Amino acid sequence: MNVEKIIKTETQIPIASRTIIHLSLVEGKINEIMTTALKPHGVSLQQFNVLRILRGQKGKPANLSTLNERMVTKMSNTTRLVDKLILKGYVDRMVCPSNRRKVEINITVQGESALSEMDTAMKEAQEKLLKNFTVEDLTALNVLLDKF
Amino acid sequence: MNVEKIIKTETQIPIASRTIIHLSLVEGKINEIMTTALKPHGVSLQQFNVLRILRGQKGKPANLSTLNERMVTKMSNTTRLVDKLILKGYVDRMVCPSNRRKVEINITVQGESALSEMDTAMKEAQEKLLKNFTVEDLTALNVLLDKF
DNA sequence: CACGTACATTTGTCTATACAATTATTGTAG
DNA sequence: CTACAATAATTGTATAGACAAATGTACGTG
Repeated sequence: MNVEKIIKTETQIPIASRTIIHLSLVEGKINEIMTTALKPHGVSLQQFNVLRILRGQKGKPANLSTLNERMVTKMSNTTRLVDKLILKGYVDRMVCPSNRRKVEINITVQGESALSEMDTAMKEAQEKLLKNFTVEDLTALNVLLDKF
Repeated sequence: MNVEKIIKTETQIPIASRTIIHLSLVEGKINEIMTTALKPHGVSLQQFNVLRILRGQKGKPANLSTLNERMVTKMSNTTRLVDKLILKGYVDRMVCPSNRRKVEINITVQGESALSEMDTAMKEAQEKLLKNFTVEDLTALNVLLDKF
């Protein structure tokens, strides 16, 4: 990825700013590739993340707070996101019988099967993104990212 | 930054997926800190970026295509963003006399002065973000990010 | 058991982003 | 000179995200 085009906007950008800009660009690229991979499946990246979390629950229903905690990017708006997944038939939502303030959200059979198709597309996207990286690169990158 | 809480959602996440998630988390943190730093100044991160690009023009007006090219995160919507900066009195916009399809956008004196205050806030935010990094770390991180 | 407080979710509003359609202007081929 | 394509910006629509306010439910104290 070429960061020079942006860097030239102002003269003498120090390495700190340069790194921040670089990270934004990379994140943008990741986002774009992932979103494109999911497009044929008609779900957004966030919807995909919710489905993955629900699958990870292995049948145990999740409530909204759980989803919010586990979601990679914070979502004030999980209600509306779940609404859309319900419309697609991928999840269902019921009021929690033991505590009627809560809701119980489950992935449906249809959702599981759609999700496994998405997995394939996402795996390909990931391989494309990381094609220039060795395992050592990835390890080093993770160590550096941990400093944030 | 602790990525474990998310990682545990599914068992045995390979390093590739882990890295991607880690990057999203870091970008989210950067975004949050930057946005918070700009909040007292009443501009969004994107509006700040536009102002910086305009300052980088050193008096030469920019048209929308230029702004779009230079913007770190792609914006389909630069028109509306500029609208908001005009409302704040930070930029002005005129139809380009030599080619009436184009517009010329300039930063105002008021915009320049507001921008220099924002610079201070952003510099502090950046130092906070990168407090655990040495220059060598940043160089290494940039090299790795270039592989994307 | 009534009251206030805390909890869990939903709703409203504003901004941002992606993408398609539209408008206005310019350039060009016949 | 007219018709058509290309360019530049704007507008419309749908989704997403941040944040505050509102709703409904449960719990603890007197």
